[in-house]
Amino acid sequence: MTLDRVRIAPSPTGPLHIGTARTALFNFFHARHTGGTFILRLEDTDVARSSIAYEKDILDGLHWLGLRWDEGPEVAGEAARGPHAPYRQMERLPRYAAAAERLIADDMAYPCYCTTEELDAERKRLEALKLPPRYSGRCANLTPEQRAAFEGEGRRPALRFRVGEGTVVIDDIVRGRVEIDVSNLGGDFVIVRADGTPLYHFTVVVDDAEMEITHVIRGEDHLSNTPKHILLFRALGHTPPAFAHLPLILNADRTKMSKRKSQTAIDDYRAEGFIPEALVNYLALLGWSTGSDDEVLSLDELIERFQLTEVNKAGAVFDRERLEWLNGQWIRRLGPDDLVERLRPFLEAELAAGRIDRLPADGELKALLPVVQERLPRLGAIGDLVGFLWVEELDIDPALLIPKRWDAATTVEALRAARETIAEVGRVSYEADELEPPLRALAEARGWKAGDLFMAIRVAVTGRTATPPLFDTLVALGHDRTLARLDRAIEALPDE
RNA sequence: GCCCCCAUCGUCUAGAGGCCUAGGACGCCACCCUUUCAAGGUGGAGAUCAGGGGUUCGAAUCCCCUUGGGGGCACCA
Repeated sequence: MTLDRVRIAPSPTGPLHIGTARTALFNFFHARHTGGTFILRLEDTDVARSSIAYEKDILDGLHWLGLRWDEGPEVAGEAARGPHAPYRQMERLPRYAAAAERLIADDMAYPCYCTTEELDAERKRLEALKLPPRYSGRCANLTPEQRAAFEGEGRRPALRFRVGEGTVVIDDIVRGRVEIDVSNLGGDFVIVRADGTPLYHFTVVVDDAEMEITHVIRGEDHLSNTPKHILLFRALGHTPPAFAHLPLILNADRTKMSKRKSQTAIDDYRAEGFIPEALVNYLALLGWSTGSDDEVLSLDELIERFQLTEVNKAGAVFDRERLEWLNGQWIRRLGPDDLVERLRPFLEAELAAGRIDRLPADGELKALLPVVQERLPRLGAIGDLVGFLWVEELDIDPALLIPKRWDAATTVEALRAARETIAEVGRVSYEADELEPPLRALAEARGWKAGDLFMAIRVAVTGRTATPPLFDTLVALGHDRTLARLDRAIEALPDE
């Protein structure tokens, strides 16, 4: 029995897309679960839209998600891996040319001299007649003389594949038996452009055949095109692989997820502080489920449980709320050193943006983790949460300074008293446990609700009404800075 | 327009004829915990299983139709 060979074949015409990442994940799960081979192939034949920058973004993104390919292109000086190199389609041109020659020799493909304008006109005419777009086939049976005449006009031909007649049956692993009549394929389709570059439907088949792909796992948007591929496999003398068409990931309005309506770039999620564990977990459960109630699953657990046959058929709306929840779950599972390291780039971004004035040392950050970790839905929330610790001058909205049930006079009085109490505590030591009792005692002695006093202090030293626990925050801030900020707040309040 | 696919709480889903007066999770609401915010705990609202016909003793589960939604139909991938 031969091992399964699957592939992810992204096109470097945009940044790594959520949908591509999900497809990659399912292929990867299948390969790892079955002990098969996961292959990365770059489909860069749309030269006009492809770029190295996008290619890098895609490769980096897949890598960041934790996907490692067994076979793939050479990257950054590292040699290509696998027996079927190269894995970049523009470097495989001779193979497509050879395959095209074979099809021409067998008369399964023929040159088409129609111009883009002629084709467009034809399509428009059909559309006006409310007929489905379809190639007329007018170059299908040209005589050598007619061809020579077109060549004489200087026309360069594209190459079209003869679709013939009959129906094609797809035995899809997730959708079951799907039958499509060849007459609905839109006529003979172009496989090589007039400029000689091959087109997707052709390259995908040539490569899947040559790379001995056993399972094509891809989005449902390719289902209707699959008959074209099956026809080409046969024409090329290959048995088609098994197909598994995954349900689409949808915008909130249930249309295919798009950049226009959703945040689709994986890198944008990374920049917000979503961690790969969460993204992988979330994406795995979009269109597939374990059948159990377990939902927080690691990459290894997902691989262990993944079954292609359990993939759903219906499209799935991308739900950011649920992703955020999972992200929080995974952030809370991170070890302290790991979390500190992952937080670093986000703090640097805060600094670069001028939202903080200095970077905390690792130890300082680590000491903060017990009160910070469970409050981070995303790593990028760190600045919002405790950025006030690392700014020189706090900008405080004076209106916030006065607790809801208090007036300015009470607040000034309370902050002065609190300042004295805190200063007193600081003379001995300065720990959260030691701050709380005297401040509570102060509140009781003056007849204030402890919560109001704490809120006044909180806003005075952080500028915010929602923070990590107050006493830990005061300790993190340090004795001197706490006092200084209290002084400033007292000054900011109107004098009585 | 033609072809194809799909259809269970707002969302992700469990469910493969009786275990379903439909389960879980996110979100939402309430309560508990509590100095705020989170996290956590408990409870709740939320789905006549798109609708209609069959098949069957029995249907969310099988069949048909209707409706709705989506995808595809490029010298894009």
